[in-house]
Amino acid sequence: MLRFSKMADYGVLLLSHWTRNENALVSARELADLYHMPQSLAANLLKTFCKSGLLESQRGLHGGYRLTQPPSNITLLDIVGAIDGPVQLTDCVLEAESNITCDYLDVCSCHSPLHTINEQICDYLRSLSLNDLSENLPAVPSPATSEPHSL
Amino acid sequence: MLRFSKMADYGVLLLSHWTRNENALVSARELADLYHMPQSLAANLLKTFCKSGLLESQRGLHGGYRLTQPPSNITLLDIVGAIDGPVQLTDCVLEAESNITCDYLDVCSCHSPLHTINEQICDYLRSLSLNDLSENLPAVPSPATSEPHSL
DNA sequence: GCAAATGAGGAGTAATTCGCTGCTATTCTT
DNA sequence: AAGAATAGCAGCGAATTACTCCTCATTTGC
Repeated sequence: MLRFSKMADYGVLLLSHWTRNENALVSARELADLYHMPQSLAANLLKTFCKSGLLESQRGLHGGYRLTQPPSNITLLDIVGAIDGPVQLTDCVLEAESNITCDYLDVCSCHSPLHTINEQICDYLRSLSLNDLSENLPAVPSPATSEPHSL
Repeated sequence: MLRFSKMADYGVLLLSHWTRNENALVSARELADLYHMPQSLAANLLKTFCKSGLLESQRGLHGGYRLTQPPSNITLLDIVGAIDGPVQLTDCVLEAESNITCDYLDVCSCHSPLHTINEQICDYLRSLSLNDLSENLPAVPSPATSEPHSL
């Protein structure tokens, strides 16, 4: 079944916190409490987002995490990419970039279509901002429209 | 990482055979040989497609499988749905239909957006026919023309 | 009628991935 | 110096995946 990992799902939930508190510095403990998940889980996710550059951290007493960019700049592809890695619908999709060759190249005519489909889905996920994830979406996806906040 | 199962991938490969031999009756052995995969694997996939109604079978000597519909009527959603089950990006997506309730409903504002995203991806997969999978795709997917078959 | 080729329907299994936990080190504030 | 917080891993049980195999049913050819 085509699905995001549960971790990515948790990640969306955690990041969505900042759509209502855009510049807040929030600790892993606070977020774990707010969204009632184990602290170790929240901590690991936040660390991962930090490594991928979506969050920045402040250590020490009263430290925590905050967004590095306005929520309208963060895409669903960024989020699931940070947790689950790149979207790769099939093994052969990344062949072009890598040096792996598909065992079925000689008989498979699906390669290029699958690659295109992969790209289309990436494009779609990239068209959705964090803001889109915590409000009602329009029926048909459109570019992010909410005003970006400037600090 | 967002991906189809390897089985679904094999399934696409197998079904794509009929885009070039639309009415052929082909045995599991033949297909396994042609696409060099283990016969047991091909057999299981073909049986699954048969159960889901995409293929029909003929038993006995010189038996095999053939499509029940023209390739243009078979969608990528049908194919991956038959093998991987329904597209369900997150646990909470099917809540509406089921009686399961999300543990995070009280704090999660992502529910409805995620549901919409799930539907959009289903629509996209439904917009792609088996024929599209073995030729070059148009650069931009045409809007989902809802033509649901549930076989 | 019998044998061979084929599909039907499962059960079983090794390997891998997922979901989650925990530990220790480091950094910052007070 | 103490305490609160992040950084960076390592580990592990459970679930899932990717197969394999076995037996039964059906059809055709001889």
